[in-house]
Amino acid sequence: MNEIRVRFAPSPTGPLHIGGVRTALYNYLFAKQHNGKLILRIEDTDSTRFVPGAEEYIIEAFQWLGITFDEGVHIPNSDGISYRQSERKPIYRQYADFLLENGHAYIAFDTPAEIEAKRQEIKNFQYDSHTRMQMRNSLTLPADEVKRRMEAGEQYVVRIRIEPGEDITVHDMVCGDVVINSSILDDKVLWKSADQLPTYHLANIVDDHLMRISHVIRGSEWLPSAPLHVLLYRYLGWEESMPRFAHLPLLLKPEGNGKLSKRDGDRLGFPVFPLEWHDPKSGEVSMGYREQGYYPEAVLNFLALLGWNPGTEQEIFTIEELVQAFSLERVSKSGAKFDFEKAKWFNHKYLQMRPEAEISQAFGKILEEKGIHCDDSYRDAVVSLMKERASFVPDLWRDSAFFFQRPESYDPKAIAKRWQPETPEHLTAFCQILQDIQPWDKQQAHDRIMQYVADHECNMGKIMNALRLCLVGETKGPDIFTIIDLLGVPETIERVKIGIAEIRL
RNA sequence: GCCACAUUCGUCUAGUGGUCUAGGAUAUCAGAUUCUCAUUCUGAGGACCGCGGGUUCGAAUCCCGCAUGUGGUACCA
Repeated sequence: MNEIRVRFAPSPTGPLHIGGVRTALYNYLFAKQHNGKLILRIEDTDSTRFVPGAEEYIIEAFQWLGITFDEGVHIPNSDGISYRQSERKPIYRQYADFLLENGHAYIAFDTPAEIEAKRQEIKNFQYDSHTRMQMRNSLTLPADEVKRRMEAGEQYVVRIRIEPGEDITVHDMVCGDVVINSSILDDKVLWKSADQLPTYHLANIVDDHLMRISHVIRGSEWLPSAPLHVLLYRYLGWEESMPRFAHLPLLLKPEGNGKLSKRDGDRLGFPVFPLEWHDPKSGEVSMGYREQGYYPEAVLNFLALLGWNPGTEQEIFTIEELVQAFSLERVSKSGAKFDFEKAKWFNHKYLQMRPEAEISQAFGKILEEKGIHCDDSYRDAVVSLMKERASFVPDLWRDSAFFFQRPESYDPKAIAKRWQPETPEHLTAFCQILQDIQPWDKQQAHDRIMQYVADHECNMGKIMNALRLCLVGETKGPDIFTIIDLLGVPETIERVKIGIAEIRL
């Protein structure tokens, strides 16, 4: 029985994109479900696009998300295997040479500038079976000249030699069978002259084979080059053990056209990266899900449902449930627009499932940062009362700050609507009532104030909101007697006094 | 331009020839919870199933064409 082995293979050119997180998640779920292995491989064969810190970022992001790998750059192994492609150069060279020897690849001396000139000259120019005999390569040049040029140190690339007129079928577990004729494929570069490294295509196939990858689950931007990959497996003699392919639909912009990009996050105000990212070059900071207060489980749950569905009406899944329910067959074929509101909704659900003590502790950290000190039991009581209206822990501060500090200002609109000349008089009476209740009893306070309101024929909405204005600063928040109960009578009276002094019509 | 893939409420989606007068979620709106705001609950609106042709007794579901969208078309991955 063949072991299920899948990989996530990012290139360290920047922070991990949320679409990449989803691809990694699907790989993870698939591996776990089949008791297989997940591998993290760094595809850094483009020396020009390397970004310092990107690899570390990727590893940290997965740590936060709870996506664990069985093998990878960050996991020590005793076999001396490197999971970083830049460190595997001799391995790739060996297979490039093998392809050269058996005629499935050739040496080409054409410089990028020359090829660019060709593209200008001939429209739809492609380096392929139709054009390669007009170029400078080991197919057109005498063998001894090729040798001489190479020995003289002339720069060259290795290109795959693709013969036209053959239908190549990619059996894709998401898209079904995709047939492409080899005539439209070009002789892709396998080995670059510029940095003396293999291209993605070669390195990817060699590594997937050597690492015994059983399933390649990747973004659909790779579907067009899948036939090339099939050919490479064939030419390398590995077609029998070729992995199965599954190309995932892309994540699209929430509005307008195109795929989701960093700019959309900036423009619409939501994170596109799991963790905050500090760009080493520009110094620019991009927000992260973690810093926004998201739970990793909520992010994963949301992402899982973006492009996959269980076929039932269940929406909230633990990671274990996702492992059980996931299937590549139920991955949708079309791209999904990113719905940020739904991500928030998921986090709200997850927050509500959290133990109150845990939320309170997290909220305590925010209070500390604000320089606010209070009893744990008081904080617990506030959290218990306020958590259901929060989607994120930081929302608790937004909604509950008045429990910890007196209002800094009073909402002018609410004043205009609720405050009346006789308001101070009634509020002062309220204070007296509160003070008279010994020992303190919330229910009694409610009953007696209501009685007062009825006796004096006050406008209920106006007077109660005026009181709220004094305590909260605006006409928001939970039940007013619960607020008084938590604040305590002395603080309540103090706030009313300040309110009366400061609020003017 | 060429090639590939896709197309069901604003958004994510269910749907594999009759049970679809198209289901769920989210978002929106309304009502309720008799002080507010939020949550929650209930309800409403919202999809001529991209368009046009077929096939069939019957099509969102199968076929063809078109349109639109997305991806690819690099010595980037």
